[in-house]
Amino acid sequence: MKEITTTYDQKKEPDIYKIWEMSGYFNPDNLSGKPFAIMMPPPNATGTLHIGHAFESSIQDIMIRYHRMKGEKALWLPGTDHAAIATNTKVEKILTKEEGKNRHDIGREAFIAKVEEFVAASRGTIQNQLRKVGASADWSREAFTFDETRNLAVRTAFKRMFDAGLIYRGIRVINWDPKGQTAVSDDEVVYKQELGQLFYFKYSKDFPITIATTRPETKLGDTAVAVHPKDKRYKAYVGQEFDLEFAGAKLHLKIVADETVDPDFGTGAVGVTPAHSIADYEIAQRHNLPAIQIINEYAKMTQQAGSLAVGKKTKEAREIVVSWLNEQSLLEKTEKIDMNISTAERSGGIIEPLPKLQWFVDVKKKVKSQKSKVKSLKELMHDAVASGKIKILPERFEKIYFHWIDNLRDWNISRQLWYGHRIPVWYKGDQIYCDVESPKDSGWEQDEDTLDTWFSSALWTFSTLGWPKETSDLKAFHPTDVMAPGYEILFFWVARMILMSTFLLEEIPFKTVYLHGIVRDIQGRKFSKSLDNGIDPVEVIDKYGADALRMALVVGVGPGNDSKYDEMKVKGYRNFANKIWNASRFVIQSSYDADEQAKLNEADKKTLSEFEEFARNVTKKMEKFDFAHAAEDLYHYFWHTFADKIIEESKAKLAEPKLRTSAQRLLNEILNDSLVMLHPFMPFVTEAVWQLEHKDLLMVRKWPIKTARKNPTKKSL
RNA sequence: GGGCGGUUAGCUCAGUGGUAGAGCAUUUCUUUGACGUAGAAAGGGUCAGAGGUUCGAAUCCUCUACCGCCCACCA
Repeated sequence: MKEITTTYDQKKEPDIYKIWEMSGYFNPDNLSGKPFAIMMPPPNATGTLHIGHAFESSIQDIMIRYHRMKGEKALWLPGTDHAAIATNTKVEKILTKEEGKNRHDIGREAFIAKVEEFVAASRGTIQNQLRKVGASADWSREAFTFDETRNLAVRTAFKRMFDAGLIYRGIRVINWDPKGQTAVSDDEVVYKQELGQLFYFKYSKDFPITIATTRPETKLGDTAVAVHPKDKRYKAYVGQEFDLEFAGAKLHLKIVADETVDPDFGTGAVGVTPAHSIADYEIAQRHNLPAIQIINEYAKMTQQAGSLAVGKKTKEAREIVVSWLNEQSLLEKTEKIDMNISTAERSGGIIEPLPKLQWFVDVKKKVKSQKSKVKSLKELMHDAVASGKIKILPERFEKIYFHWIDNLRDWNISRQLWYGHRIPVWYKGDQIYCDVESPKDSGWEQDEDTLDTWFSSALWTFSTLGWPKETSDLKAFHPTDVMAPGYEILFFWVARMILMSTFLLEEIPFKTVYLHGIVRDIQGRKFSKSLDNGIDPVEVIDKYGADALRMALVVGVGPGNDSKYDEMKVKGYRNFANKIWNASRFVIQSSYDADEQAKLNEADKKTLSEFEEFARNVTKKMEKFDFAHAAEDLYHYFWHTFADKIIEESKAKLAEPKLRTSAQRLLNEILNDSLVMLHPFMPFVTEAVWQLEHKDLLMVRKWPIKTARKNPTKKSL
């Protein structure tokens, strides 16, 4: 009798992974069939993987393994993201901590070298973590958003958009992060609710209108007061202009009427600060008002802010203005108010809107494509989903996507960071030059800014395939089949991939977006450094095995739904892995004299056809992206039908010579196909069992149920 | 201010018109030769609340409450 250990030992997982990797089947070049591609959302190259990444990788690995077993040329392309802001910030923090310096102390070149060193180490960690999870990714194609191929893609994309007039440079009031010393896009601003104070005051004794503000210091830069056109209280004043002295500054204020003013908030009159509020800037443009910059990049008051506040931090300036108002008896009252303060997503710094010269992607301008369609980027993004060419799952996110597009403004793509793709634009005198390569003749200075990291990740579905070169990979695998990121980056990333792909390739980037939710701790809180509630997936895997973790993360979790990480659940699936091992052990040990050609008796035929029915149902769920239920069904069938009933009943049959051969065949058929179907979810234990009796690899065995082919043709716009 | 999701057994969650489900936990029993990381069995829910549609509602409609999320130029 074959010696098989009585418990499954998950310590063998790394050996199994090596066998897979050596086989070459992670690389679709060694597979045949219809291409099927998933691009891995690239984790930030600075970090290590957390439990959420393990979840995301599990979902993708399930799909990839399923399609590989269906006989498709499955490509799962892994990679990492240079994550400009996050990395820049992190490395600068380390630099300050270890050497007491900031990036300017060591210079651009030395700083970049530090970053690259840090990123290289981190990338290695991430790769190994993904291997531990069982990710059957094609490492030979691994990409990095900041490597040479991707760099060329970025410059090419910029150049083409620049030439099409979709990228422009201009002074706009943008979101400035004084802490990170860079501009950030609208989507990188997060609002935090805080209790603030609303100050009601008049600019001067002679000024007829009381206004309300939460930021008195910004009033030093006011150039107008706006009221609603239908507001009877103020109608008489519209058009009047006032010169006055306000807290050490000279103001020239015009009363204007603007639809956007809410007559019911505060006094119904707004002090307009064009240089330090995006909303006010828009009002100012409509009424031809000047903008006076009174706050600088370090959140300190400028010369223009007047004699009292100049050089002070905004907070101090506020106190100065408030006490001046008090002295002058201009402050009428204050009110406590819930307000949203905007902060930078990455650095946490408080956003200070400032007028700045920046690069933008124009999302409204209509351009003619090669296929002669005249559409704006907004329309391209909208139509790709509205036409049904791209399906977003769960469907409710499509509505959210459309709503985001409706409100979309031009995308600020320039960052004042050092780590990132340099903008491929050069200046000489008042000449400007944009190209993929730097100009040949001397005297040109390259633009100092770098690009928003999302600009490069937006190219991910095709930059990974070698674009702008016309590679065979690009031809075979683009548009990709599935993209499986978390719903929190629908706007940051998914929408922008659609933008880039539809414009640059005139093709959708992927057919299906499968959005997953956030894995939270057992109390339902997000994992965060500040709470120190993080869980290292590698520790969990070492304790219970990757299969157990994968199942625990996938079962019971619907698309787009958040879930709670529970170690008890992992333990339960560790037990299941052991169940698979032992049920297999029993079948193997009972099959030493089995005959593959043995005839099934009627009772066993019926059992087998019930299994086939079950297998068809599981397949249906796989096709519908319903992995949670497919996994649960497999678990339930294997344990409570196959192990508890079919195996138990077989014990008596095996002892009966007339029934023995049929029973043996039944057990082997169901076991083998069960292993195949469990494999995408629990690749290690199933392969370990398979290797006991077979020479080939389970990972490339054929899925037992055939499915109708979908998407036979390449989808394009 | 808009929009979305959730509220089902102690816990985590399935279940979209036809007699309430799973896993874990709990209780009892089983030292059976695949597995005690096991097996057999049991207890446990007026499906958030109210109203409506229906022969019939956890499931459809309306409203309410609470929890959570997203969006928005309340200065």
